[in-house]
Order: sequence, then structure tokens, then C-alpha cells
Amino acid sequence: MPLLAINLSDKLFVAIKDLLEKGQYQTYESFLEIAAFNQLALERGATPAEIIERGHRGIRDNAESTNGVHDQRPTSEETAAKATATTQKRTGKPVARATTEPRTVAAQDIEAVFMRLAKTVRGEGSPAPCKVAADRDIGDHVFGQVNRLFPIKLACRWLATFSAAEGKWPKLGAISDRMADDAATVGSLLEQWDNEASRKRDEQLSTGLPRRGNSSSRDRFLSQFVARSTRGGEIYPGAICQYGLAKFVDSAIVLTEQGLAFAQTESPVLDTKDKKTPTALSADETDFLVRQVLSGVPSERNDMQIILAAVQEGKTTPSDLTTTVQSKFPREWTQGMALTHISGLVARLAELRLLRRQWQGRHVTYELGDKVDEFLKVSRTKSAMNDDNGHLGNERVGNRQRPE
DNA sequence: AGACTCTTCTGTGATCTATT
DNA sequence: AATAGATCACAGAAGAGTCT
Repeated sequence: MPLLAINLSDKLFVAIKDLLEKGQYQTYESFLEIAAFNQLALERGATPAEIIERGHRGIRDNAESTNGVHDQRPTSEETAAKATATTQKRTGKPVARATTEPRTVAAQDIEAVFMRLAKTVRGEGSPAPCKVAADRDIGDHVFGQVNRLFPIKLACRWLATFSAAEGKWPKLGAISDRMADDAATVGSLLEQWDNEASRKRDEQLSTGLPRRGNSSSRDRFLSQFVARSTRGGEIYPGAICQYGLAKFVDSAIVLTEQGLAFAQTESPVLDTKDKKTPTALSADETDFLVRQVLSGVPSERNDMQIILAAVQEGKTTPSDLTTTVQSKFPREWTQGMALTHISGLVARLAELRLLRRQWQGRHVTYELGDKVDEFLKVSRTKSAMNDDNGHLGNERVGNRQRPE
């Protein structure tokens, strides 16, 4: 009998596992076998309705009963759904939509994570933060998938607390799993809070954080917000480094003075645990980040200036904004890349309260936040002083650069 | 009910790199 | 050289909200 090994996405695997746990299938093998029979039946011209009518449950029970020929009786509605969904191309609407009910996070898990994220008093045994390297690569754009800044706060706090407890700055490889686990627990918890409060899309606290049981989202969190290391030992810093809040020193991840100060700022989520907080970052935290962008993140400052200036000129719809600013980004960027980049910038500006999204029906328009004039004034002055830093030429995109 | 706009973020597949 | 595993860019699915 041939042996097949296949890769399944986490989502698909969990969906199958759920059916197994409900007792609807005996083994993964029987599920996949039934799925294969159903697909073959479809290929022979049977309709999903016919497959349902003939039924399938108990295929394994009967499978070996007739001279090794498997009973081709798919029965359940799940099978019909799968059969439809696995045809070559999606032609119509999905047969079923996976439920998105939030995973409940156990109280003791939450308590443990908040303990690990609690503000700590740093004593003599705590390692000192570093200064931002003067020669760090400041030309890189923050990647568009960095669409929230609270995950950066979480990473800074985690590093501050961990380093105080351990007495040293950790190596990335030693802590990335634990940090991602804790971020996913917080993400799932905030998702629960969002659901309880019926928060709308722009108001959700959990956006940008990974979720428990979703390894892809954990990978995304680490690679976009913290850093990614290759088997060859190379480290590609994420947004936490691009924002000048952390730095790699001999493959240990070290908070900068600014990163430590940001970590220690009171958080409505991590400290107050305020379920009703309207935003994941407090006004103090966003003010801190705005100052940080203005003083130490030239490429981000310039990108933000481009967007805000366009909105100030009246380009307040997504299409107007895109048309206006696309030419100001690297020429080799495809439209998709530019859209991703602009989308991320708009989302970060909204979290920093420099931009507001106003929904009129299904259309959105952008409005300037209260402190934009001040931001633009400082930003333009700095751009004029450091024109080399402000140049947006052919820099690499996102976090794809090597550390010093 | 279906279409539509916009945002978020996962999954895909080509390509690169490491290991055997 | 062959194979396995990792990485990357980005397409497009999914979700939310609303309109027709």
C-alpha cells in the first residue's frame, strides 16, 4: 500500500481534528481516505448531492469488508462541503465558512502571561540598555504588514521584564518561542475582549497580534515585529529595531534607552488590564512613539510626512491618496507593494492618532489628527536639515537587512 | 441576497540555502 | 548531486460594514 505524506495548513488540520474529536471520524487516515473517495466520485461525474444521498459514514467499518474495495458512500454534510471546496477552482461562494469563535484562554494562562509582562523595578542586577547605533541603516521602510504598534510595546515590555529577571539580555533563538507564545495569549485574550465589547474593525485591540493555535500568525509576529533568524545565523531585525527601540548586540536582543523607557510606560492593557480601554496604546505611549519617529526614525518620519501632506492637500480617499503618493515611493515597487505599504502607514498613523478614518457607508475618508501640524513642522525641519536621511530612493523594503 | 469598498493577514509557490 | 527545509514576495481570501 503506498504511503503518502502531505502538508496541511494549521486551519485545515484543526478543522479535521475537531471532527475527529466529535467522533465523526475514527482517524485522520479515514477522514483523508473518505475525502479522496469523494473527490474521485466527483471526477467521475457524481454531484455533491448524490454523494450526500449515498452517504459515507462508517467507510472504515465497511472498508475492508468487500475484498479490499472501499465502500464509496460518503454521507455527511461536511464531506459535501469538502468535496465542493476541493474542486480545482473556487467558482462560487463557499459551501461553509469556518466558525471564528474565539479560543478561550485559561485564567491561569492569562495570569502567568501578565506576570511575565508586569512592569518590574530594575535593580543593579538588571542589564543596562544600549544606545542607538549612529550608523544603523536608516533608509529602510517599515514593512506594510506592520499595521499596529502595540505588538512592539508588548515585545519591549517582554524583553524588559525578562532581562530584569535573568540579569542579561537574551539571545533571540532562546526566547522567540516564549515571547511569541505570550503574544499569542495576549492576542487571543484581547480578541475575547473585542468580542465582548463588540468592537468594530478599526477599534479592535487584538489586531496585529498573533493568536493561540495559529503558528503562521506567530511567525508573522516574530518576523515583522521582532526579528527573524536564519539557519545560517543571520538576523533580520523587525520593526522594534527599525523604530530604534532595540538592537542586536552579538546576537542578543538589547533594548535601547528609548526602548526601555517605552517598555516602562504605563499600559492600559498590560498594567491596568482595562477591558474597556478604547485603544491598546495610551496617549502617553503614542506621544512617546511620535517623538521617537520624529527624532530617531527618519525613513518612517518621511513616509508619514508624505501621507499626511497628501491628506492635508485634500487627498482624503484611498484612491486619491494612492495616486498621489505612489510616485514618491521607489519606482520598482509594484502597485501591490505600494498599496501594502500605504495601507500599513495609514494604519500606524491612525494608531498614533495622527490620522483618523471616517466611514461613510462603505467608503472611507481620511482626516488629520490634532497634532499633525506640529508633526509636519518638526518633520519638515528635520528633512531640510538631513536631506540625505530623507531621501526615498531605492532602499530595500521592510525588514530585509542584515544587522551590523 | 448579492455587490461593493476597504483592511487585515494567511497561504502559495518559486527560489534560495543547508544538509546528506 | 540530490534532497529537504527555509525564505520571500505578494495574491487573494476573509472579515467588517454598508449599499443596491
